Amino acid sequence: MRFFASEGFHGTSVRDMAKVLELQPSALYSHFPSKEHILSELVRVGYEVHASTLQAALRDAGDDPIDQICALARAHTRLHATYPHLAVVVNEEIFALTAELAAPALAIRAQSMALVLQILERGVAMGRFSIPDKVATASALSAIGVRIPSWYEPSEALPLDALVDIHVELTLRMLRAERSPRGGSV
Amino acid sequence: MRFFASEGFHGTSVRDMAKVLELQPSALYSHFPSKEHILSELVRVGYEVHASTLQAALRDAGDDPIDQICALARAHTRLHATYPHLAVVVNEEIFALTAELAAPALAIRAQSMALVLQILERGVAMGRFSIPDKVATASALSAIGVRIPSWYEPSEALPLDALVDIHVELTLRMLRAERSPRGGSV
DNA sequence: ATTCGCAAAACGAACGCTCGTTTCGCGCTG
DNA sequence: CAGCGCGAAACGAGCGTTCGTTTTGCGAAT
Repeated sequence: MRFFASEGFHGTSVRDMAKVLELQPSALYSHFPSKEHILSELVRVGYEVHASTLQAALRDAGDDPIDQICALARAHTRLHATYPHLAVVVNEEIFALTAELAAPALAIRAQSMALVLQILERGVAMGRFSIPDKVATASALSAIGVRIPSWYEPSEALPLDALVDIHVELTLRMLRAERSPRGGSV
Repeated sequence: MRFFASEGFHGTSVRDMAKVLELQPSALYSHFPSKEHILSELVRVGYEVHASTLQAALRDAGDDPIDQICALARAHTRLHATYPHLAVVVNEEIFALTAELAAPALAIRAQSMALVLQILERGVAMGRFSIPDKVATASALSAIGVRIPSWYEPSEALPLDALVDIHVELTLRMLRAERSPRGGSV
């Protein structure tokens, strides 16, 4: 995962991976049928974790679309900031896979996207959100999370919890959603 | 550029590039000292175009921080949507370069980032913006542009000009900036 | 107007090396 | 003793690059 994230799939050799595992290259083929299957497993697991994390967050969020989108933004941000290497592999290196091996991961991804769109639609229908375009807005929400590994690392100046709060705030602003009455401002 | 964008630097061979140029692989070495120099030139030119486009937009924007950030968002979005292949190469494949060859591009990138941060700071100081964190907000503004190539392509349903307007709107919302009096809403 | 000279550009072949993968035999474990 | 995981070695293919040579295009000189 670390190699694929930093050097890319094609920039990583089977010998590189074997070396850090203190194995011979051939030993890897007892566990995976090919180098590409190693990547496809990583990508699939990454998307599964992402999807189940989002679903778990939604389950605890109640029925209010604002609470729901807050929960999603919180989970999305925390995940990308906590596992930046996996996030990079999942989001960038998936394109190195053949269509066949990428399909399971893409299916999960499409499912998660649909989840977000549903919440946006419901929030708009209920008059809680006001957005210029559903797909473009959902893509923007996704983007600010996906790009986290490219600039963020936890520090005293900006700890993880602070980043999460910031992204939740930015998300609500993009939706023109007002926090629940008990909530404060940043 | 198209090869580097779709297959990645390490996924593209010199023979691949030579073939689409209808040349022998060796002929490329009359123009570039190495494969890596081809990428570094692409990345450098990409960042130069990006930086000069932002600066040109700023030059025509006047002194109002709101107009300035609108101009930047407009230019940033339009550029990434118009040249998605170059955008991908610049933003993703730069990591395939050695530090030495990446340095010129990274310097330009840092300069553009500083430009955005200055405008954010001035807008905050003038009370026109209200943001939770300068760096995180600037990164978010950048992110929604950078991720455009991963989902957008022009269509009748969402033409380029509409995408630009949407991103400008989302940008203003993230900054809690109110459009100038003559401006309308989306 | 034609020829010459030269530098840039392209060719075709080859170099040394690394790639992903396979084979095979050994030794440990259940 | 059956089976699996691993090491050692090797496979063919493809990699980026270099080499010596040939072709090309164009300004200067006849």
